[in-house]
Amino acid sequence: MKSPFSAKTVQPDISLSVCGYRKVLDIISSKWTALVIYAMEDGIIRYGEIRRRIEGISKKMLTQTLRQLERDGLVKRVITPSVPPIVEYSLTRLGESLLEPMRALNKWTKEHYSLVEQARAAYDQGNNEE
Amino acid sequence: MKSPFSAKTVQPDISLSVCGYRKVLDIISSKWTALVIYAMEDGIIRYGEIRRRIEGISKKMLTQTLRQLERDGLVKRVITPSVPPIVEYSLTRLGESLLEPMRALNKWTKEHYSLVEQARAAYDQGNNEE
DNA sequence: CCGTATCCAGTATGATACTG
DNA sequence: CAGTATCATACTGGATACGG
Repeated sequence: MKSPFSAKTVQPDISLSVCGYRKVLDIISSKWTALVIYAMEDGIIRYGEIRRRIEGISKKMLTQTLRQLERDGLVKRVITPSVPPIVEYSLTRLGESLLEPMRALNKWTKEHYSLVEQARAAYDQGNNEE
Repeated sequence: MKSPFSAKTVQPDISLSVCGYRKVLDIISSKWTALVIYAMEDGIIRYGEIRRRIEGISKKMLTQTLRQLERDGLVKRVITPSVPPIVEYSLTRLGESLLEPMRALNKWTKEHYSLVEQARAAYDQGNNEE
């Protein structure tokens, strides 16, 4: 038998623009995005509080990530113009809906990540270390 | 009420090394990884065939992505040393197990991505375009 | 407190040409 | 066919300093 794909004419291309995987990843794959969403899982939280919860994030990246999420409609930002100002962030409904599939990924990691680590060790072993 | 986090001492940090989200993303978030996994969804497939299915991927990136996936134990590589050689790729069980949560993401995209696009348009509008 | 602006280094990706 | 090698570049993220 030939390749399963050459049989029925041609399988449609997995083009960048059409593929759903790519679209979600454009949303959540930047270095801090998933962590920031995760930090808002339990409800309203202030800017400084997010920074304290996420080890190692810089102000620049936190702000940038939050703006992106806000633009994507996943996060809501409420400013109380006191002095000093209070800025509170929370997930929108849309943002919350994303938690579900993200939790599925998280679950996969808990259940399978040790196998990935084993595979890596074995692979690096087989390649004579370095 | 104070912030929900300051109440019980301190919520554990969302440190990079511990967080599951980060771990999966380290695996699937590079530009081509998800697409390559997707291309193997239906079974065994040859190198050249993957290239043809994924619009725009270079040989360098395809090879690099496949090696990574192989190292992570998600992909199996079988070489038939004929002339010219035949190299066949397929998902391992571990790789297949990752398809499930990835499909959950894909489903989310199908159902919600239009909202994201709307949110972006509205946001860009509000910010006076550019 | 909550940012913005600037600069700079490291990494990820891409184009092209060559090989067993 | 299935890669590797090399070079060029664009983007990402971090450090630092300043502003409302």
